[in-house]
Amino acid sequence: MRDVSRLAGVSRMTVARVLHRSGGVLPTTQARVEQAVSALGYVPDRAAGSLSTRRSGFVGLVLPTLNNANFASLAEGLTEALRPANYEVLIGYTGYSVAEEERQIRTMLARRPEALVLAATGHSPATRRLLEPGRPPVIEIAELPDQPLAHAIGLSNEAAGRAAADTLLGLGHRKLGAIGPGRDGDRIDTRGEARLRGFVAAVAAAGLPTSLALAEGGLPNSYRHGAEAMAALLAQAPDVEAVFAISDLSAVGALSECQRRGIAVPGRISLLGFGDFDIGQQLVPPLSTIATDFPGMGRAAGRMIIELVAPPSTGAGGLQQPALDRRLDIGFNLLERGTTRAAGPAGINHRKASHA
Amino acid sequence: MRDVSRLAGVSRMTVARVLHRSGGVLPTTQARVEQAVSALGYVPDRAAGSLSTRRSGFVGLVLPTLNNANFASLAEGLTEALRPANYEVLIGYTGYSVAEEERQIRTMLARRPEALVLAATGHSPATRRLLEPGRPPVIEIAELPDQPLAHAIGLSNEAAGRAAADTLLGLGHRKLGAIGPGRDGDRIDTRGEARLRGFVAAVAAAGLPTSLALAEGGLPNSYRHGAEAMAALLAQAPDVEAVFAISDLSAVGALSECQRRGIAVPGRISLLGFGDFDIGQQLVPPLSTIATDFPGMGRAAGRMIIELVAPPSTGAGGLQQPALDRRLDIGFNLLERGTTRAAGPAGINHRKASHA
DNA sequence: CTGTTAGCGCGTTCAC
DNA sequence: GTGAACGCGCTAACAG
Repeated sequence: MRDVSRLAGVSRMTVARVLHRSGGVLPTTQARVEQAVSALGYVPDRAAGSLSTRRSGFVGLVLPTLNNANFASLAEGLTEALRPANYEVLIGYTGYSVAEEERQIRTMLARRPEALVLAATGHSPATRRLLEPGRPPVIEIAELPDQPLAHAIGLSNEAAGRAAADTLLGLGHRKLGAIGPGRDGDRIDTRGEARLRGFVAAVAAAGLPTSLALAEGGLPNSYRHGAEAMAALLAQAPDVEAVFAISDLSAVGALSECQRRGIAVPGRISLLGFGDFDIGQQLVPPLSTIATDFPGMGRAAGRMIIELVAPPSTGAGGLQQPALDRRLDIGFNLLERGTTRAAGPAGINHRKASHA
Repeated sequence: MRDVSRLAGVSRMTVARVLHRSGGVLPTTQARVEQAVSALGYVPDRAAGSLSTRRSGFVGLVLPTLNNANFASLAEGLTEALRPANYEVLIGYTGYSVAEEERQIRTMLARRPEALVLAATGHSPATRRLLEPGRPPVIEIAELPDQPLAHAIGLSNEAAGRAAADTLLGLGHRKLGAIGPGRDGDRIDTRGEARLRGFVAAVAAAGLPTSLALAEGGLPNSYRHGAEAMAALLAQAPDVEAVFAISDLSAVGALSECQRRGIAVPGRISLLGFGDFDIGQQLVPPLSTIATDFPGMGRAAGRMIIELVAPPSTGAGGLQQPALDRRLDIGFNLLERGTTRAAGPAGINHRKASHA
């Protein structure tokens, strides 16, 4: 910048004014400065700027994994909503590990994010301490925890699990199985577990056995994991009638396993997933699933952040509102497509339930 | 930090020494400081540190899209390789847009990355200027461009396209189609286009018509796009014998479309994709594809960066080596799985070609 | 409309 | 073994 100001024959302050379009600069001066900037290929140092402004200009997003279309959509929604306010989004991922989440949050905090959006699950005590008031605002997303850190945008995963069970029961199925998330060291998918919990609760409430609710395999959820779980399920109960998979990923794997074994879906087994992944829509038959608006959650989080923190461009605020604990329920839609069917002789059933 | 030093009754200098484990501090003093740090929940300000050290401690990774398992693997490989050297990875994505890539690179440059890894495609002239020498080292990844910016790690996508054609021809197919990447405004998938180009060249070299090499649909590549392209292909040539899709994503969509129409794959049509996505392995039949080691490319990039730039922990280097233009060919494997079969009466053919 | 001064939070050199 | 002083590149507040 010093070079630029010298080349343009003005002070560094004037250069700054041109760069920020704060006006009050003579057109001729401005032109000289702009020329110098492009001649030198000068790009202002954001780190130094932040240090001075005390506004880092970015929002941290902590994801469990990159390899999941739902989280990708979430990230895109957030980025999109934050762009007009001139915020950048920094993405970190944890592989569902609680320790890794703590590490990620700590390194993000070191760069002083204006806000933190947490899609990772299962916060450690140290993490909770790290995020106490006085710190940047925190939004937990894709769930509505019992003990939220602050703000939350998402859905009740337990309710989604219950809805899955109720739908399968409503179809007349009585022998219900589930493919849960499993655990792997300190890796934990609390949302998947909540869905499984809701499912089990609803099945139990109907007076039916819940021993077929599997929770094994590794994390992150994967196609292969779903295929393996389906195989285990069939070994345990060859006459299982309906299966809920807590992720479309495992549902797709389960569907493939059935196809490999010549088991008709939905003829002999009804299959229901969660997440409404693109792949599920394309499959033959198309996967029945529970859909949530992930891009919408991201956008909502972006809007909330803009509300909580004045955008960096104005330079005005930065003050955090008195912590008005807000939670936003996005709800979900249960989509009965091609992999679910009423029990008994050739039942056909098309329904669509909406929960918000 | 000021607060910490006061609480511990020492100078800020001593606090810094404890934080960096540079030694030369009395155990008792050290304990006092550590206690103060955790009592206050103090996290050092990295931005200020970077300003002073002139080492930002992060590497920028620019991806075309988040919603693609190959790029997710790439990111994981890079992160993994860079972790021991204490680098963080900042991820940006462009949606395949050339203008957006320029914007992303500019904002990254503003934070002074130690290196840049570019998986996005189709650099604008302004981008090339931005990345001229004197700037951080740049690694282009997942391709080996004719006019590389500097270093490159990847494969020849043209060679992959040629291999696809050769394989399909070798199977005895004569009526070959392809599903390319399409363009959408300034969005461009140069790698997909290179694969298509290689394919077309090989088909032409065999003296066969290339009119069935489609390049339409939007970006990013998607299942739906593949299904639509397959429909278009069948409308144009109902008797097409073999199809190469430049992405497994579109290949899976094409396979679904065939299944919906009752067209046997590989019975009537051979189908070959690219990318070796998890989903392709799980499908019935499993998708024939071209595999590349994406995590490996990420790790190789990480190692190259560590070689080019001394890690921030040592604080020693930061100097860029004399630009030894390096290109690393990772090669690819053509995997004939369940969706390709020799033409004619019940031909069976299992081959596995390796190119590096 | 433009320049000067001070300081953001930290690391580093040198004294003590 | 510990502390004081300066500077990293930039911007906020004020002066001219």
